[in-house]
Amino acid sequence: MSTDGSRPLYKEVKLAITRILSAGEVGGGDAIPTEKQLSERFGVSVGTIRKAIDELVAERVLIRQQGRGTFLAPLSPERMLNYFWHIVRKDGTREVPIVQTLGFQGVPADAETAARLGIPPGAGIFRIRNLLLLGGEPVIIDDIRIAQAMFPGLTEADFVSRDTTVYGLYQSRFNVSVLKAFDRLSAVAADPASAKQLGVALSTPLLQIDRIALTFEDRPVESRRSLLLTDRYEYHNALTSEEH
Amino acid sequence: MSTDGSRPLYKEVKLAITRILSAGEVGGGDAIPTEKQLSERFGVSVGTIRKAIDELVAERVLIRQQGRGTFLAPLSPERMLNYFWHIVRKDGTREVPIVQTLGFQGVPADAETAARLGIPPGAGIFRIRNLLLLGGEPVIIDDIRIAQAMFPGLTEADFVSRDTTVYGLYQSRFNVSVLKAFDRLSAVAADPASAKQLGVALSTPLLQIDRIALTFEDRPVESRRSLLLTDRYEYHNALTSEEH
DNA sequence: AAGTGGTCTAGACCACCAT
DNA sequence: TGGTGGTCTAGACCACTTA
Repeated sequence: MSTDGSRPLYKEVKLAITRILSAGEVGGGDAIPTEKQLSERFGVSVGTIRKAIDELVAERVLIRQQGRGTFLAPLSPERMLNYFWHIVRKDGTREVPIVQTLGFQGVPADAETAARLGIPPGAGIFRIRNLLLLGGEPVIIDDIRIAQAMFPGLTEADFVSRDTTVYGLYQSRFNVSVLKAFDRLSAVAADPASAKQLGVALSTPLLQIDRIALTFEDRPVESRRSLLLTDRYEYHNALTSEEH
Repeated sequence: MSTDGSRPLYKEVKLAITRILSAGEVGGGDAIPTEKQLSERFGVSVGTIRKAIDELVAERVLIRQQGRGTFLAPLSPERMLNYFWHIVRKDGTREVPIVQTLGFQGVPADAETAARLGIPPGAGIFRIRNLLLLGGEPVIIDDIRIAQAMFPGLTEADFVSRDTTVYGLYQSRFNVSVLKAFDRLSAVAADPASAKQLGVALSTPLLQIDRIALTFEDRPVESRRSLLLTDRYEYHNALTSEEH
């Protein structure tokens, strides 16, 4: 491998490694080739390989373990809680939610969902509705939409019986690694259906969270709308580039 | 400089550089010594200096400019908008708010504010209330509390006549660089005073944002509560470690 | 003991900025 | 032209894991 004059060599190496991961040959938690192997394969120094991997580690795509190797980051429940779960009890404690699946349908995508997921309007999607319990109480309603093409053969049973998080399921069953997400938050009044499911009065203020989850090359994986009851829980956001 | 056996050398160097910046000898936008100078001063290789600076750049404390030097990050309006301003119009466009100062008082700190700011209860604070306009309409109410000890001699005129953001004022007048912030979001119903100031009906759902802003060594700078009207604007959060 | 990533060094050369 | 940071190399040695 050599630079084409425009891009630094380590950026080329980073892209090459990303393509290997993106192709799905490597599953979550699997080791990638060692730095020495990569340096020989690409014909560059180990320092250049390290710089490419440094960036992928900073982006949480890879995990390095001294003495063991470098691995495609597994979407373990622990990692999920650290990186993609921002809902915290007001006393500061964090909990893993209990999920009750309320509905699972295969339907054609409406125009807005199609645009969000980057698929043609009318293409098949799965729509999943969940009620999430925290501290034994219903606190969140989730409405999840994913493309059937990306998750072929997914069934309601997969969702109900999974022993991991939703993103862990995407990775372990379909080799789809969620790497980033974008949340848009606003305050809304509870509609009758939501109020009933959450056990609160009509028009109670709720925190609405619209999320798009992305995998490699910023391909959309999931569009999700959450409604959060913020009497005992709130949404936390750390405005810092490190030490999450 | 040499390692004490427990910490890597570049971490020691990073700490030493941080202390120089934290002492306030270097103002926002000022250059720090060159990599070569630092390498001679600390008696380590340039590579080690670079690794220390790499981390400080990743944390947005420093900014490197090829051919010019390395600088303490200035809290320019542009940077603020990128890193500490998460309120976006629903069509995706970003605006700089117009600020109207509604109140400026020097008062003793209540227990909760004292705890948040890390000062003794009863110590003097400034409390500033602002109304923020976006698209010509009132959209946000801000309630800011800062320690008088950290901002000696601050006056209402400073706030009203400033030609920069609030964080830019902290840095240019008092050498206080805001480096991180933590936001806690919840949905609340508009109380009578807020409803009147924002020009909406009583009990309109509002997005409440409680922020703590921190400087070097995680010292608290500011405690702020914002109330955001989310009919045309929303709060954006990117769950990713890079490319903000 | 062998293999992995982690740290540190020394130096070459390049790209960019100021003057 | 001289000085800055940016890239890339080659190699030594250390810390940790696995067998």
